[in-house]
Amino acid sequence: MSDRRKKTVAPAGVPPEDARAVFAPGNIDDDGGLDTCGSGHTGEGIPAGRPSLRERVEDNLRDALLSGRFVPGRSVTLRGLAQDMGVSPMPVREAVRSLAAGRALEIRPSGRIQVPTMTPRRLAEILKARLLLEPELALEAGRRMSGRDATELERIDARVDASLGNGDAETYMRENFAFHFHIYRASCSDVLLPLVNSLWLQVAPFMRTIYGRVGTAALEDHHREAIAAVRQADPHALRSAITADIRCGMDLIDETVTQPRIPSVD
Amino acid sequence: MSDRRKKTVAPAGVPPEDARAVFAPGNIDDDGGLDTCGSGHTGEGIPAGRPSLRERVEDNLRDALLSGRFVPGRSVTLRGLAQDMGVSPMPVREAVRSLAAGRALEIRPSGRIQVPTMTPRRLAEILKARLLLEPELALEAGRRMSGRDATELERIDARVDASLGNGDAETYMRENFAFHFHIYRASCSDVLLPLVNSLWLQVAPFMRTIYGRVGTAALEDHHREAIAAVRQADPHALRSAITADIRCGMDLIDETVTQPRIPSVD
DNA sequence: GTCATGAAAATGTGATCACGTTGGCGATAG
DNA sequence: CTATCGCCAACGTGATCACATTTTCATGAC
Repeated sequence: MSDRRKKTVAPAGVPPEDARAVFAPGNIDDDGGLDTCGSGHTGEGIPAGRPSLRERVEDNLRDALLSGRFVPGRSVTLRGLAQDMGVSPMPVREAVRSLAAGRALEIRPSGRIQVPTMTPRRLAEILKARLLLEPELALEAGRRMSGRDATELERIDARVDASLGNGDAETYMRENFAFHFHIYRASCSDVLLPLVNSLWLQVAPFMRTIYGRVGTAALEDHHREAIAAVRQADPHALRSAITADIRCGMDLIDETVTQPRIPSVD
Repeated sequence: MSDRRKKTVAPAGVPPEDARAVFAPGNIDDDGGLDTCGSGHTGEGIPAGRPSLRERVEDNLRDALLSGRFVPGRSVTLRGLAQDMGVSPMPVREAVRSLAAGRALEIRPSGRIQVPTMTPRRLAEILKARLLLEPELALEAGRRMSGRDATELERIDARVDASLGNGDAETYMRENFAFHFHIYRASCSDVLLPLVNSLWLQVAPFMRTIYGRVGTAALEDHHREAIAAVRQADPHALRSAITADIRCGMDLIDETVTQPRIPSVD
């Protein structure tokens, strides 16, 4: 109950701080993300062109954020990340700057970099923003998705359920992200999609600490409703399913972070 | 009517391209922007800490974008901007990367940098996003603004009207931005505000070409309604005024870009 | 035992250099 | 006069270095 930080709701005192095992040294994985418009196919329309080093580093950081390998409040350094990934600090600088522009990383007044901490106020704002944007994205996506997309969603959801059974929070977060953004990408929105992506990057590290606190067993989602809506080509049902799913995840937080009540969204 | 580009709606062929007079050489102006929460005062709570070179460059670029000194499709270079501002290419790289992360600048597959071009589809998406986010921001802001804010808004709106009379599109855009964001900042939203700011940065260069096409005389806004709503402390009226203002500006585009009809927002 | 103090290690910033690639543009052939 | 080719200037990328600032931690005083 005696937390050194004033109104930070996230980790119980920024616990590990040792953790250097976020990246395998010298390992730079490339994994496609945030393609403009999937069009239902799994293949890529553009052969990736130039896989710049900066891009790879940024993707790695994004994945670390989205899968919860970065704990809120954790400080990261340019040279440290560079060494972990086996590159010079240069591409890391640009990647971090790019992420920081979307509030996915925080640059302290001193210039030091850290994973943003969460406050009840900020969490409520993110929830509001998600509820404003994601259902709209889902509605538009629902108009463009096919039965093949429903099948793909089922495949992803199976992995979500499996990771829930295993208690593998990292895989759960990655697959849950994949589920939502397979839908959102179908909207072919170049404007809303990056905004929503930014919101996920901001909230993901905090969600990870929540899962670490309550486990993944208690998680329930509305993925099946969403899949059914896609299969029946019912955009409004898909929209409702996504809305319910977002509220569901946020209710979990509301129950977890009991003592500092999260302000309702109106 | 015969445009070389396929579906780009913006400038009539990327006209000037000579323009090097966007920045005064060696001149780096600092101008506060996007403060977290104005709280109605004009002063700054934080004495700005470290005015890093990168920050100054980024602010300059932002201002150039928001005031329309950058034409859509115009290509910019790291070394060129660096020379114009009298700095090394280094801080420009990070500033450009930061702006590009918010889609305010576009990095072509070749790596070249340019001001993004507009398409009817993209414009419709930005409109939808603005209509989703900005009224909500205004609603929250309306709950926190005071009579002193109304007075400040009147002062800004006077400058808006003056610039409309002069036909000074740059000043108009800057002051119109100041008007809207004086309201939005009052919402004290650290999440929605950057998202909306990103949308303005994306649409501003294109708006500038519109004003250049139809002049500023035809512009009408709902600023007076907004000011009245603030003075009467009526958040919902402020919300409505902002919604009307956004639609108004977009209708102007709809009339200007006649042939490709902008899809309604549903 | 607790707090202040100082030196040393480490951090972000900015500048400069080298390199592979791209884009513009003039020369040349048709 | 138009189209094609090839060259060269200019670009972004990444690496390395120097520097001012900050953090850290061990030492010492109270």
